[in-house]
Amino acid sequence: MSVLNLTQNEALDIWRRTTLEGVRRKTPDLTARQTAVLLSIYMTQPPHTVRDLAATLNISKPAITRALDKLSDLQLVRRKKDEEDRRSVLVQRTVKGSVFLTEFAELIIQSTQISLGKEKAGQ
Amino acid sequence: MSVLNLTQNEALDIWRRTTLEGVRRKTPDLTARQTAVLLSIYMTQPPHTVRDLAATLNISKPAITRALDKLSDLQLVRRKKDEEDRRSVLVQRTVKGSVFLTEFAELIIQSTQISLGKEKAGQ
DNA sequence: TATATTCAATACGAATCCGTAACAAACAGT
DNA sequence: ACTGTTTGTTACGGATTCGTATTGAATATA
Repeated sequence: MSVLNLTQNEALDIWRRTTLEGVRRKTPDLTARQTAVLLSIYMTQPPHTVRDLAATLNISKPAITRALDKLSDLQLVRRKKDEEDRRSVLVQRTVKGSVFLTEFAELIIQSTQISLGKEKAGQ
Repeated sequence: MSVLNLTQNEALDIWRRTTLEGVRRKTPDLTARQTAVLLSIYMTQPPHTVRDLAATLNISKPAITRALDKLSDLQLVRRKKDEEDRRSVLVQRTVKGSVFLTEFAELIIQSTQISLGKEKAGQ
């Protein structure tokens, strides 16, 4: 905890290293949208419905449905009918998704340490 | 400059906010590969050839060619024949690409400040 | 010169994603 | 019950990307 005055080069280099490592490892190749959906589900307060996600990301509902199809295939999220209103679908987390994001977070952290270390890490 | 001990939640939240803003703004929808190619070109030492980029990203050369097609259409990079060895292509930066990455860097920085601010920014 | 190698691009069919429109199911209000 | 609204999904055609194999041009080597 505690980041201060990240420079543009540092920010881009962190992004570069993280993205690069993800590509190299051939980790599930998620689009920006799918990533945004996944992170929204895990990092913001439930409940998460298709409608809410579409509004949050500012994209169409079918696009969300398709993103959820993909994420469900990968078992990174799970759909569950809302018993209060059976029209709605509640998107829930999974163990696999938690593991995936934990590893991804570590990737970001490592990239950050390397990027900032190179430029004489702020001590 | 100076980041210390980013937590997993902070790392993921920074990534979430940045990705989310990109999706919302409908900024050129680049895949992870295309982003990695773009950042490699701008953030690492030239020269950048198709062959080198393929080796760096650990993907096929045609995949690089296609990524460069897309990035060239967007005018984010430019191809130039290597006069020393006319088989090779040197990928170069453009003004538009520099602007794009500058804005993207600012997006990351803003996301970082918001994410860390929320959890009681490191003083 | 003739052959082989290396480079990037192209061809191809398969897979994925997009947005719009149409759809069935569930709910709300009359 | 009936009508209208809301929710999520499916259908469709079009665009994009993928990996493998092939091509054409340029260079290296015999």
